[in-house]
Amino acid sequence: MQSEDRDAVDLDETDLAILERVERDSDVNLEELSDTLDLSRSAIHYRLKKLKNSGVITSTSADVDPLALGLSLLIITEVSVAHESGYAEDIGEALAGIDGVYQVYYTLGDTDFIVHSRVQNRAQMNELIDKIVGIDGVNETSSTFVMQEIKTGDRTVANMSETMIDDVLDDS
Amino acid sequence: MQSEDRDAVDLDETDLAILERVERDSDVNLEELSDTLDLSRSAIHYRLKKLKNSGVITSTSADVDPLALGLSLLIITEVSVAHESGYAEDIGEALAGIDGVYQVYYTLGDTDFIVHSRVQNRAQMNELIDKIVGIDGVNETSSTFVMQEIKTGDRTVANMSETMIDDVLDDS
DNA sequence: AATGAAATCGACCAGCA
DNA sequence: TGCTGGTCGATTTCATT
Repeated sequence: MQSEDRDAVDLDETDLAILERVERDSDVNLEELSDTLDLSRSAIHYRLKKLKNSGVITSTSADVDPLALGLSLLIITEVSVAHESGYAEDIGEALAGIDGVYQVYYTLGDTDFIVHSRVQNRAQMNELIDKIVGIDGVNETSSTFVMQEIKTGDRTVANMSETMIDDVLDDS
Repeated sequence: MQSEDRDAVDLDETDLAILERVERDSDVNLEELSDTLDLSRSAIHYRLKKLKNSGVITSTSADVDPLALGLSLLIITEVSVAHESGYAEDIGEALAGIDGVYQVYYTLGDTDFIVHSRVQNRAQMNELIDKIVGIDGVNETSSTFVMQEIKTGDRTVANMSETMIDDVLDDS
C-alpha cells in the first residue's frame, strides 16, 4: 500500500552506481565499472542490459553542442490557450512539431504551455514565434531570451539528493 | 565577414547525417551507418572521432527515466533577484547546486532565472522551494507544476529546420 | 544471478587517392 | 586531408554453475 510501483523496477546501490556513471559517459570501459564495483565485466553487462530492457535507461545518445551548429539563441516561451477544453493535446503536439522547438511542457497555472526553442538568428526567432501564434487556439505568448545556460544536460541520478536515493532503495 | 565562426567546425551533409543518427542512438552499429551513407566503417569512425575531438559531440550519455526513479514531479520555477548587480553569477551557481535542480537559465526580462527541478513528493518539493528562497539575494519565486512533458530529450539536429541545416552547410 | 569461453563489433595502424 | 583495408583488442552473447 505504501509502494507506488508505477515503473518502479527495484534497484540496488550497484544499479544506481552504474546509472550515475553511464549517464555521465555511456562509453565507459566495462573494466572500470567492474573495478570500482567489484563485479565481473559480464555482471555489469547483464545489469546494463536489464536496465535498458526494463526502461530505466530509455536511450543512449550523443549530445550535440547547439553552438557548434550555430544555434546560439535560446528562447523560452509561455503560451496561453483560449479554451481550456479539449484542444490542449492538439496544441501541444502542434508546438512540438515546430522546427527549432525542443522542449514542450503542459503546465498548471496562469500559462498553459512552456516551450524551449533554439534558433540561429533573429529572423528564425521571429518566424518561430509567428508559427506559435499561428496555431489555432493559441491566445497569448510571452517569450524571454536566455542570456546564459548555467546548468543543462539532462542528468537524472547526478542531481538526486541522499533522501531521493534512499527512497529508491527502500522499494524492495 | 559573413561567416561567424565561433565554434563553427565546417560540417557536410554526411557529418549531419551521422550526428542525427548518433544523437538518437549512440550505440549504432558502424556497419549500419556505413551502409546507409555508402562509406567504409573506418571513414565513419574517422569522422566520429573528429566530431568528438572538435567538440561538436560534447558527450555520449545514457538517458535515465526520471519516473523509474520515482521522480514524478517536475517543477518550473521563476526566480527574481533583489539587486541586478554582481551577485547574479553566484546565485545561479547556488541554484544549480540544489539537489533536484537539473536545469538553470539566466534570462533577460521580468524574471532573472528559470529553474527546472524533479522531486519525488510534496515534502521534497517544499524543501526545494525553501532552499531556493533561502539563497541570499533571491527576492521572489513563482513555481508552476508540469502536468505533462509533451516533448523532451535534448536532441539538437533532429529539431532543426531545412533553413537551419542549410545555414550550417553554407559555412565553407 | 553471476561466471568464463566463443563470436562479434569497434579502435587503431599503415598505405593510398 | 580524407578514405580504404586489415588487424588487434574490447565487448556482447551464450552455455554452465
